[in-house]
Amino acid sequence: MKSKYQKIKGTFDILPTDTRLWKEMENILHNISQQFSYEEIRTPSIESIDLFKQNVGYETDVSKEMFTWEDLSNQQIALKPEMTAPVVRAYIEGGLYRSNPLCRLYYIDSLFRREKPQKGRQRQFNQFGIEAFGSSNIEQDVEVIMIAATCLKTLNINETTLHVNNIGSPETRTQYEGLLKKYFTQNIGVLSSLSKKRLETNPIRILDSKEQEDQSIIKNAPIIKELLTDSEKEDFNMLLSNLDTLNIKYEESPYLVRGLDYYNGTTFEITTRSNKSQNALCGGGRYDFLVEQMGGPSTPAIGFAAGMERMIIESQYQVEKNSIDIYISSNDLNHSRKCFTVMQNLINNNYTVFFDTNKKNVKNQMKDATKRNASYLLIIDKKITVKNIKSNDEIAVSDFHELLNFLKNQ
RNA sequence: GUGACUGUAGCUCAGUUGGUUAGAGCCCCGGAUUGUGAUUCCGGCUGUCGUGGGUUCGAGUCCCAUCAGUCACCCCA
Repeated sequence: MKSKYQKIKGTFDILPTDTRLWKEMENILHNISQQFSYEEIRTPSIESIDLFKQNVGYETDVSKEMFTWEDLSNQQIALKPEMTAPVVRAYIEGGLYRSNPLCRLYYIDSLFRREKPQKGRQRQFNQFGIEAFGSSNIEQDVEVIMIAATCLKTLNINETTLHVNNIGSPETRTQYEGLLKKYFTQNIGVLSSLSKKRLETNPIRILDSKEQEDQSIIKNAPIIKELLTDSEKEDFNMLLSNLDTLNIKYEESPYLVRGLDYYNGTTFEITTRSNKSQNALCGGGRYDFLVEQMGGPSTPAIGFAAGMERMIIESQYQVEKNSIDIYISSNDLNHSRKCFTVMQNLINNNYTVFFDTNKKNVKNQMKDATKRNASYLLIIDKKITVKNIKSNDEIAVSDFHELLNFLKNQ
């Protein structure tokens, strides 16, 4: 039936059959995070526009539009389009750098971007992610990737590829950018028009180009690894050998450069093996300079974010059907008081109940109880009859105490 | 934001070159049969054919606009 109203473009409802899967997946992510001793952080949905414009590079990218408005006190406000900047803001503002020098955080939250919707790309979408502050050691990078891999494996998402790279320090990156610019300028004749444009704005992005004509040029482009210092190379090798130890398969992707401009050092991405355009499940990397840039003390950090919707699309995880303990059947309003008293007692004893307020006949209630996966049927009229639906055992009880005994002895 | 395609009951879909009162299966509701609440059978509910215009004697079918979705680009989780 057509509703008078329609959901906003790029948003979606999660109806009861789907909330079961969502809750199950959220539980798994909460549990894994907590197993690794990461603690949950929740930040507001709205932030000042400047938080994103000044730190994430959002003003440079037109298509990555934020939902923004000016409120009544002339404050420029944005619905948060990503989580790292808000988490870093809260980390600094909450003084976590003092109280918790090695601070590990995780979140599951809704984000908002005004993009053209597609499957796996909504305007309000949900991300799970972690941020680890305070360690510049490569072990921290290994742990973060390990958590991402553990989550996907537990969620039963198997056809994935982990891409890893090291993009070095900001200086290395600037140097590399110059090198690329030079290289692509030499080959400008064969570049696609899109890439020609990017040569001016952001030459590194040419490496991500999907244009056919760019591919052969990209294949022979200089790679950043050649510019890394010895210690950076050593770190990268250590990361890879630890991944080997953990039996986490990876691909070195020399041209993997994360979209947001605060990254340095290790970057990684986990994609599905399909050719879909929205195939990035998870992406992250190190951002050792962001905390300081945002006014906090110089603090190394690394994290990742994973798209909940995309993980749910890819997951083979099966959730069990809902079930209830007691189906309460009564066809006479005169017994209402008795029903509610019994129901209250059952609830207080931690049973799940279903009370048929539609007053179907007993035969249909029986059908209904089976369909709802009920364990017992409770028929309340002048007496109380309890029936074990699987075994067909049936007994009349005189009071709640007797009912409880029957249930406990099953 | 650009381009292409799609839009018929809650769901999956039929609907012939435009032609009477728009169909099926599943689901849901009820009944019958039944040594089960399984099977089988019967009946019922739900649609201004995404929305708004236009062409036509006549539009679910053709045209335009609009909204939404899907795919690719783009972007990224």
